[in-house]
Amino acid sequence: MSLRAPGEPGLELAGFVPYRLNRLAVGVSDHLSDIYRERFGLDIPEWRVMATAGSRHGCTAQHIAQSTRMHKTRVSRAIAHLEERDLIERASSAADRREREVRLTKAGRRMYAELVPLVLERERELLACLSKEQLRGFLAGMEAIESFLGLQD
Amino acid sequence: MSLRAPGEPGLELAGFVPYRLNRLAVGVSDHLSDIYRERFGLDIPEWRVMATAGSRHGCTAQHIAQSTRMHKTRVSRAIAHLEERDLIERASSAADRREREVRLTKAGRRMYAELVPLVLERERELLACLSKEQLRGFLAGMEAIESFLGLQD
DNA sequence: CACAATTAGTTGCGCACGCAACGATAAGAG
DNA sequence: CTCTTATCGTTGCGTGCGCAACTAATTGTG
Repeated sequence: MSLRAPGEPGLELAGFVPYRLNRLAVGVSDHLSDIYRERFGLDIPEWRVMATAGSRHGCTAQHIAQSTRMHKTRVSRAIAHLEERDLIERASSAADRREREVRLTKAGRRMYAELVPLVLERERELLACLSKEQLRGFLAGMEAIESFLGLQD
Repeated sequence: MSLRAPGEPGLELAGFVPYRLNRLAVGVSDHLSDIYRERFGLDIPEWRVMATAGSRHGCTAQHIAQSTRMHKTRVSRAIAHLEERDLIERASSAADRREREVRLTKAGRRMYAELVPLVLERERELLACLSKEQLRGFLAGMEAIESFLGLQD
């Protein structure tokens, strides 16, 4: 079982899995970003911070960085932008004063409540193009590669 | 059939397919980039230009941009870097003098011949963590989503 | 033919990113 | 307790990116 002809001399980028995977991720991200970019004015780092802070109230920038696998400076700047827009607020942690606990403001919670169903619906739409079997196979494959690369949380 | 609990209030980024897909693509890319970055001093745009020019001799920057889905300025700069390193060379097309045909130099072909087998072997290693069935399901799922998003070539 | 519209490729500019260094706080060693 | 070491988060700096504007060449239209 081979992915391409055995005697083929070169590499066809179009059929190369790492390249296809990157293209797919960008395509899916673009498909999704219409929602949080155009309708809510968030970029990718900001959307990820909103998503994380929305489900883990009082979490730290560090936790967001690990959870989203973004660089801490990227997280720091996204948080700063969201704070300027009064979507999140920060308070020094009593237990460890180096940390700053991140929480959604009232406006932030309102946006989160509006945003999440739209985003989940987009995911549902996207995955609806797969049969049940394909979906199962696809998720299983993803998990196996994640596990191989040590990517799961 | 549902991906997460129905009554769940928020979104868990860790189980969100667009996010997982992005993380997976980055992980696979990092896994692969060891080869072309450390051993050959290429970055991602340069590697993609090498891969495309290596399998389509005399192609144009435009073709590379479409084929790799990179912005034309990114392609232009990658080509400029590779030309400085004498890995590729350009010649104005006789048919259309706006175009510049891109070809690997002798050194470029040597690098390509050395690089491609290593990269394909990495891909093979990666996919070897999937069972035959998982691989089939994963590829089928990828194709279905590519098709849904209009991403195939 | 003349002239507008389009296309290939490059470049100036502003912006977001990651690295490294930093201040502040906390934890560990003697 | 003191001093070193590690951690949380921010910021200065250099770099790579995409947008828009540009040049040069080609194609389409009357």
